Amino acid sequence: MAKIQSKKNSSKKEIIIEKAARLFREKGFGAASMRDLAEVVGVEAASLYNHIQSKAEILQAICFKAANEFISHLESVEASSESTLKKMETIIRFHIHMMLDHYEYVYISDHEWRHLPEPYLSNFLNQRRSYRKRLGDIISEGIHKNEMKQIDPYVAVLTILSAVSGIESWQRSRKSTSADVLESSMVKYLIEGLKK
Amino acid sequence: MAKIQSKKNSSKKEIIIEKAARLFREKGFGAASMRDLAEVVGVEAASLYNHIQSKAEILQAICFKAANEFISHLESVEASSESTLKKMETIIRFHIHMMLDHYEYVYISDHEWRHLPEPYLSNFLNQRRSYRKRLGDIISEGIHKNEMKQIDPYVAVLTILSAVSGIESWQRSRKSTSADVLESSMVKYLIEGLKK
DNA sequence: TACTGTTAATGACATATGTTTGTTTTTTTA
DNA sequence: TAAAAAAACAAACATATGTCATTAACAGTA
Repeated sequence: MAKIQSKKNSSKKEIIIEKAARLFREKGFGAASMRDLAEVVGVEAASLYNHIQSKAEILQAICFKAANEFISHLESVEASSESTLKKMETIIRFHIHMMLDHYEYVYISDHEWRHLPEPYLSNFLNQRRSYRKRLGDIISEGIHKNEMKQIDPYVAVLTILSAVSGIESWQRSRKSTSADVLESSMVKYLIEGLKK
Repeated sequence: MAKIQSKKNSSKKEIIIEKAARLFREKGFGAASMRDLAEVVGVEAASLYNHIQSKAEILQAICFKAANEFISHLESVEASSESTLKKMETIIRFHIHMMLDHYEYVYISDHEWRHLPEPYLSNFLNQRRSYRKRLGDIISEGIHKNEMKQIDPYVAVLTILSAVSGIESWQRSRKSTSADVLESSMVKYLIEGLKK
């Protein structure tokens, strides 16, 4: 059996993917070259291929890692017995935290998925559709239980997810607004608009 | 003097930019090649350069056209004497209509601006910052006049603009929700969250 | 018909791209 | 310390890129 890692607990592959996440976010997947990536990793471009199979594989890893985190969190929320309003708040906060703490991954998953090769692309879009559908179901339930005001669930989900993903522009800004204010204000805005 | 146009009232340059808008939206600026563009225009790649100066110039034209429309609309709203809440509703509706009617342009302006060459890039970002600042000012005024609930204006603007730009994903979808429902639901959601 | 200005096509340029091959160096294992 | 495995390298590949120079087609006017 192989002694897995040397430094820290991240394999070289993980390092490559981490660096790639930042690079892809900064320049976009298409505009970021393998030679760019090699440079930030501190290696020649050809050497990358000892650890990964293709540029696209890196994108897959990033996109699906982010997607899986959202899905598994949703599952735990669905299994809980909180009110629908509280469920939505929990989910919104989770999305915000992901935007704050795993910005690169979430950003790429949000914006660069179109460069995924098939069949990963279809797979990704299916997961996404299903995720949104399940959020919509929570809102539908909230309306039926009279916890939420009458609103189109599809549009509500769209609005919430888009709003949160706009935190991207806060990340790029000089951040004169603190992360705390950002979170509480956005949650307040999105929940008030939902609450009956 | 030259007889300007043959067909319709759009110059070849305008046709190129129109086709490019669609192409850039579908494939992304970086992944869309001049040869791709030439094909949809129905001409050889090199011939495009009789009408435009560079690929980047096309992007500039698209981004600034969209930006200018938003700015000049904002100016007319600022000059009006409606309530702050009504002003914001007007602006939100305008953004939604832009997403519905000029989807390609707005989308590119939203997502591909980072490929603008300097000094256009700085210019664009300045305009954007200023635009958002002015929206924030309307909200601040609304709070002072007790027309809106206490909320961080920066975050409110961020939330609103991001939410609207999420209509992109509706555009790409099978549109089982009508444009009318989309507009009224989103306006309701965003205004309710603002109203005192 | 000949002239003129505009646009298109051809073919090429220099460079950049993702990736492979073959080889050497470094690290791990025995 | 020697053998084996893993990782890095240099060089090259085939192709794609934005763009330019030159030349040919073609319209409208005289």
